[in-house]
Amino acid sequence: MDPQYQIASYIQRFISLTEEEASHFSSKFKVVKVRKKQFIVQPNFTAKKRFYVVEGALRSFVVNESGQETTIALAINDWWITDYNSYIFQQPATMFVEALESSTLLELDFEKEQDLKKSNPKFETFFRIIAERGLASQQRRITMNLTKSAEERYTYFTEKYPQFLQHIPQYALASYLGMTTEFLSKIRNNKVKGKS
Amino acid sequence: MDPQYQIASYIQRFISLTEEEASHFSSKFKVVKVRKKQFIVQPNFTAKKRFYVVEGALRSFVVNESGQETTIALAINDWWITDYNSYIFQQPATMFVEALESSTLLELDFEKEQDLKKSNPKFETFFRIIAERGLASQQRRITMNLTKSAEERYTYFTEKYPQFLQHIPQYALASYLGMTTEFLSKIRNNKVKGKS
DNA sequence: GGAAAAAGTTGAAGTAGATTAGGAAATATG
DNA sequence: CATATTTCCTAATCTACTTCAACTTTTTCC
Repeated sequence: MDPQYQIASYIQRFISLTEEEASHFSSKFKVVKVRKKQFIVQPNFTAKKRFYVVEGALRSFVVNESGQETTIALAINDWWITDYNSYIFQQPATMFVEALESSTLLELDFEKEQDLKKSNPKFETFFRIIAERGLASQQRRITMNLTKSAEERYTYFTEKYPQFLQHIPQYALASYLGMTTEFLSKIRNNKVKGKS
Repeated sequence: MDPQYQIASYIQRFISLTEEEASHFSSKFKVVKVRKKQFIVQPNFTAKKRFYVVEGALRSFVVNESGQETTIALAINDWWITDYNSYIFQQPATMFVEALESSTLLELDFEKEQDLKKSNPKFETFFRIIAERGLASQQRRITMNLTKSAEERYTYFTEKYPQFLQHIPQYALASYLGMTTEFLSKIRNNKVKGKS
């Protein structure tokens, strides 16, 4: 399926557009193919784009002084990904965004996004809606992380996002869920002390 | 100072308005005074408003099966607070929002917010900007929670938000930072094992 | 398709932070 | 302004999860 068509269809889940508006919107996106392990955002460089995933899987992550990686966000098809702090404020990134498998993306340049929003209030509405939904979903994630045990967080994730499991390696998922790979492995194999 | 004036001044940090637009915007807000311990959002009731804090302090929190409270968000003057999941999707809330001290708020009704956004694209822009900023700040918070120790999270908070410390009781702050009150107390009094 | 690298598993030992319990300050309220 | 309530502190014990180390399985790629 034509990637440009996908983004047009995606935005119309949230707002209704004329054919002309939809094609104007789509025209601002550029199709990008990335390979596994390729970086599309890197620390110290400003994230000039946000990415809509047509197909594939990506993650954002930070690396601490001792080289340990922590996954901050995951994205498969129909999800967006970038370093939001960097993108929104156009400041240097602190995260990597990396392809976990070969992927097809639609990149939207920061400047082009501003043009879109200026050109038509409907696009402003669209970006407001996706920001709000992101906000609500992050508030749920913060709540989970603060209130649930490692095992509960894993169970919740598998039930809520089963499609992700086929695409995300365990090392990436473990740190996303706030635990080590070893501990996630034990949870998956029912080896946590006190469990049958 | 006139509360309605404050919100007009606040919005103009982000977008420029004519005097008429500013007063139209302000007119949709209602001044509310709440006392300490008063709830303005409660689980199972849909959050019909979002609240801009003129003066005072509030928190949102969830309560688990065993009655334990976890602070999800904090707000003092110039901050917004509500249960975003509930407000944005107009679904039943899962959180309480409670005044931590007597406070003056400006409440914005969900319907009135929709009217504002329809009436003038500038208001749509404003709500998009505050949602995006909230998104970026929550991404920073998730990163902190996943990568830093309890002591580092506390230190970061005191440096980044010193104004909050005067208003937020420790039991509310501790769970916001993802630790128990007892452990926060030890950190504050430098009683964490291995520290001078 | 075989060697090397990457990802996942297992178990033992260690630790950051929780729990419990009791007392001391601070704050609210009659 | 006294006492009841709430908040905060301290210390001992406990535990969910980490760390470390060695191994197995899967994936990559020449």
